[in-house]
Amino acid sequence: MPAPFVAPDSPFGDWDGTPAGARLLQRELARQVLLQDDFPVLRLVAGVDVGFEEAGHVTRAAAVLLDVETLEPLAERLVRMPTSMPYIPGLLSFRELPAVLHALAELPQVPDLVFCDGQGIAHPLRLGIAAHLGVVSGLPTIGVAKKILVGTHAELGPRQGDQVDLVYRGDVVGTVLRSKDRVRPLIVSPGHRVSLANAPRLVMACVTRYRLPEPTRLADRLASRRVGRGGPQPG
DNA sequence: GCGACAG
DNA sequence: ATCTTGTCGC
Repeated sequence: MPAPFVAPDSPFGDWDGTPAGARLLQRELARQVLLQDDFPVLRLVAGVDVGFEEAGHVTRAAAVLLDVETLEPLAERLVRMPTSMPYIPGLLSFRELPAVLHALAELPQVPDLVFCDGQGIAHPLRLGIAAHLGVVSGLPTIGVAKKILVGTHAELGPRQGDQVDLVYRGDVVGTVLRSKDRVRPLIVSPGHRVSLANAPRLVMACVTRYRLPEPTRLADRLASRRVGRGGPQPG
């Protein structure tokens, strides 16, 4: 019997619904983040992402399960639910996590590691969506963002694999990583149960011919309904 | 007080 | 995130 992932009752505890209350909860959950590699095996990786329909009134969350060796998708799930909150910088997880947890719970097996579109600890309160997802689900997570939310960094080299630290308030909170030659870098930060040093390595291990690592890329395509048409063929 | 600001 | 066609460059 495959072990299903069980979504927690609420990723927000007894949140009062206000932005101020959300920040109090973020501080509390941030204390539970583990920045050490803690996954005995690594065979199944998942990618999760969110898109919107109906002018934003409907939230679509996608979860894709892949074999970490072949990077081939083993299962894909999509869930739709009414959007509950607007986008507020710093509070992204409060808008997207409910749908993401449901999509994850639909997967036939529990992943050993989850790639999340957005920041891990590279966040004003060290609790970006990847870190939040990790703490409430208990799963190891990594944040892979396309833009910086907070932090600064030294100039980055132009070649694939080049990387520099992302520093925020004197702390290294992530890595600015060039996943392919001459493309805009990815912002990688640990979410939960993954170390700062290993996060970029795990991301590079999942990169094929595109800028985004496969878990994130496939989830992104599904959530943004860009699947089924276009795209280069293998060869 | 003035910007900056993941998706 | 999303609205949107063709186009420039590797």
